[in-house]
Amino acid sequence: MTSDITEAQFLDQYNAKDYDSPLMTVDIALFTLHESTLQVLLVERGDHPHKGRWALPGGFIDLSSDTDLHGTAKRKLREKTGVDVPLLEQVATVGNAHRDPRGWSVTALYMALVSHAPTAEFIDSVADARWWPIDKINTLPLAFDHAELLRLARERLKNKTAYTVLPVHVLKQPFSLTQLQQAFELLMDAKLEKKSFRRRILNAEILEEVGEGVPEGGRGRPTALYLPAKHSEQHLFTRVFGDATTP
Amino acid sequence: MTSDITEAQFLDQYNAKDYDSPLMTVDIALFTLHESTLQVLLVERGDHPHKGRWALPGGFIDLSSDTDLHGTAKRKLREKTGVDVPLLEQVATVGNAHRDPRGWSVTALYMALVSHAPTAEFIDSVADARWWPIDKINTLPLAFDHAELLRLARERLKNKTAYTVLPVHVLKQPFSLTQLQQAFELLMDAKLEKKSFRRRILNAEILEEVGEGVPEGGRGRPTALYLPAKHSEQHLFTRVFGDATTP
DNA sequence: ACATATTATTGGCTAATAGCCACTATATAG
DNA sequence: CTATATAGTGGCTATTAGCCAATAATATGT
Repeated sequence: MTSDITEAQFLDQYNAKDYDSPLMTVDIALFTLHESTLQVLLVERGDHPHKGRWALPGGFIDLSSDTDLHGTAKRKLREKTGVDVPLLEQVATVGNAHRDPRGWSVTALYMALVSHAPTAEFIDSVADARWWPIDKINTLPLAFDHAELLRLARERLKNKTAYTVLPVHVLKQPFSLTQLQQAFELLMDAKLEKKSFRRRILNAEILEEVGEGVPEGGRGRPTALYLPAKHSEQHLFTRVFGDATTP
Repeated sequence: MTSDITEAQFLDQYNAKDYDSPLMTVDIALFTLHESTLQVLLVERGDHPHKGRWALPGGFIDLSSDTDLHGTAKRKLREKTGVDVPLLEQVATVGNAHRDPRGWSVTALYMALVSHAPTAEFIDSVADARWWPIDKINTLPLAFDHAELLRLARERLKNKTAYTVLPVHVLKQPFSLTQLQQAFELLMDAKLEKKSFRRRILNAEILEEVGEGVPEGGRGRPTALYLPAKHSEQHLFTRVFGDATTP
């Protein structure tokens, strides 16, 4: 009976190890844009289980150093890429008895976006990590249920792009509206109408013009360059592009 | 070194208990509508820690009987309410070192909707569980970080109501458009315009008319009654009501 | 210097849909 | 029969996405 002791006494005699508990991990789908393709960072597993397969970066919580789950995700990402990513968002949490051969396992899936340049050199120097174009993934042997996790992250990415300015995070700053539109199109996997796109973005007043730059391909009219305004992050469009919603 | 053994050998010698792992729980915010107020089901804790405080229903995963996280949430809810809820959706996962005095703890938060009637008798017979109007919660001593969890669930409920037909789940079937609008208004915590509301819902063709019923209050013109069509669940509006978005 | 190709930006129209609010329809209470 | 209450509609304006053609500003080739 615990009913007639104080909370202090209860906590004193409590030992988490007395109870069965699932494995708890964090996985991150880190996306970027490179050479006009959406890419995701994968790591080749060096240990069992699923040794040799490609996996999303992630791993176990360090109970002594991590203060929260978000911090665990940030740490894992920093260990793999050397950068603090600007956007790190929780996508879903998947847990069941069969996803990991070691036993009942739960993973909190995060999604992050980063522009290609800052991480490229670092990642290239790490033998076991590399960017993969998203549409080549289905040919890879992925570890655990990471194909499904990736699908979930991809879907969230697509949906959220339809009503936010998420794609600014995969661009080098500053950027042109043409580049931003291309980013939107790649993240949403849909073609957007030029005028509609520009009208929407400019009317929202979430970008700040910061000068002129050379157009795509080097020739043609010079282009205005923009940076996201401070409040751009929390801007939500009340109407969605195309019909780019996924049930 | 694990590098020169097979996966089978690795799994053979692996024991989850050799590693520190956080507490892993599931919590559910179960909402309903009753007497024109949004209500949430809370349970009075009978054990340490936070004995005597009100908490969201939930608890630990049963590694031997639960097959997945969603199943754990369903089981916990069934144990508390005796019903299988039609809508059970993951909201977020919160994990940190301080939310539970027993140690590093992670909880997967779910949200569920149910019409008041079917659970009322059952819940009333369970001494430690009751419905609380959502706007009276801030006067209660909630356990752990459940005030924050409830805020997260409430926010998701509000946001999702803006572009789905979620509120059909808190109504007794069949229902009138007036009742549906009231449900929308309570879940979104905003006033909606009658004509806009009706036009939107009817044009979407997600309801099926099933007859006539008495109007609200008993007097006045009789009202058409509706049931949600099979595909109503996955209908997404590409435009949002009001400006009912939360940053 | 000029014609041509190339990219950026704008103009102007149509269609869909939310906000507004007054009006009509059909019942109950007395 | 009249007043009142609730349900449902008509008809207008404003906003914004889709469409696509026109204009602007630059680089390159001759």
